[in-house]
Amino acid sequence: MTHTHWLDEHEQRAWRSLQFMQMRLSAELARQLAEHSSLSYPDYIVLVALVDQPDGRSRIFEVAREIGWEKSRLSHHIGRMVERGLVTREKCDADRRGAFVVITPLGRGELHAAAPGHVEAVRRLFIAGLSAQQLRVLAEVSEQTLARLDAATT
Amino acid sequence: MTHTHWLDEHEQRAWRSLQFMQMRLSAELARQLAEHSSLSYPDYIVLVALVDQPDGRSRIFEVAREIGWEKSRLSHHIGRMVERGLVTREKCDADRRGAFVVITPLGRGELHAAAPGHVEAVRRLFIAGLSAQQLRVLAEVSEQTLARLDAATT
DNA sequence: GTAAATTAGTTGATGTGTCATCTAGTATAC
DNA sequence: GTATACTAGATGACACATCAACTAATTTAC
Repeated sequence: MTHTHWLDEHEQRAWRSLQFMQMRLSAELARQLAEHSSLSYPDYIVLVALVDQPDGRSRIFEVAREIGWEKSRLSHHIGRMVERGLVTREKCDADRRGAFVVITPLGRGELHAAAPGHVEAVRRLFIAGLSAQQLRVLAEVSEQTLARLDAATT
Repeated sequence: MTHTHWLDEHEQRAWRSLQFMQMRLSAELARQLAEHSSLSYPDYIVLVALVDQPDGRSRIFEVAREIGWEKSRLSHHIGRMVERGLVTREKCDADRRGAFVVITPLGRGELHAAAPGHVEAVRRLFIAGLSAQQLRVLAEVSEQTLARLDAATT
């Protein structure tokens, strides 16, 4: 066990402020959604993944991949959304293990009501404060790091 | 109600990849901690806020401010940590509404055992992939955005 | 000095996320 | 074609997070 390579001042600052930004930003967006719609942030994410699919249907595992959730998390969340009439589950004939999740008219309505306010908040609280260059670096850093994570966890 | 200014391709890419990075990164760090220590990621964050304080003690509201948590979340979490012997609560004489939270020798031990592996993971999965310039831009973006959030929610 | 407002912290209810485990259907190996 | 492995998904137990409501002490206003 060799000596630990602790984070230096710059590294700490970047890491810590990034975490704080993420925490504050998602809290604020969740609060905004809750206030102006009946959707939670997780609800919103699931519905967005469905709304542009043909017939608003998608295999559950495809939604999971699209939004980056574990299957168990998604399964539980779909259960809660079914309760509230935002989506339904449907059998899959082609692969009888599988299932579809389908957005309902109510789900569509809630999403259409919520989306403009949500996007406006993302822009106001985040995007609007950044230059094109900052935005580009952010995307590069995030994509690089995702590739790193993929490599590290394979 | 005017036309919604949706995110363009670059904006979407930055926003979406940032969220994915954050999700994957914190999941991986949580998993690493769980595997190599008895601490959860939230436990770790609370203990770090205590360990460098004199006597390992701090007022609860100061811990909340330091780590950016709501008081209720912290109160619940301290309750769970007390159960497991990681911290204790103590009365505050100077302000009798208040309370201290104090790290125990067990808490110190678990933190010292967990910290090197955690920091190594942060470096390996995140810091090591970034240039000094990328790190600088990240810190700037995060701090700018935090200032924006402060202004927007005041 | 007292009423009103603010602050520190807790609590209970409910919503959300994770893990391990399970069922059952599909694919692969031989 | 049968054993084996893999994949899709659901489930129960539990940890964690959020909200509103609450107690109690302190500060502010006058």
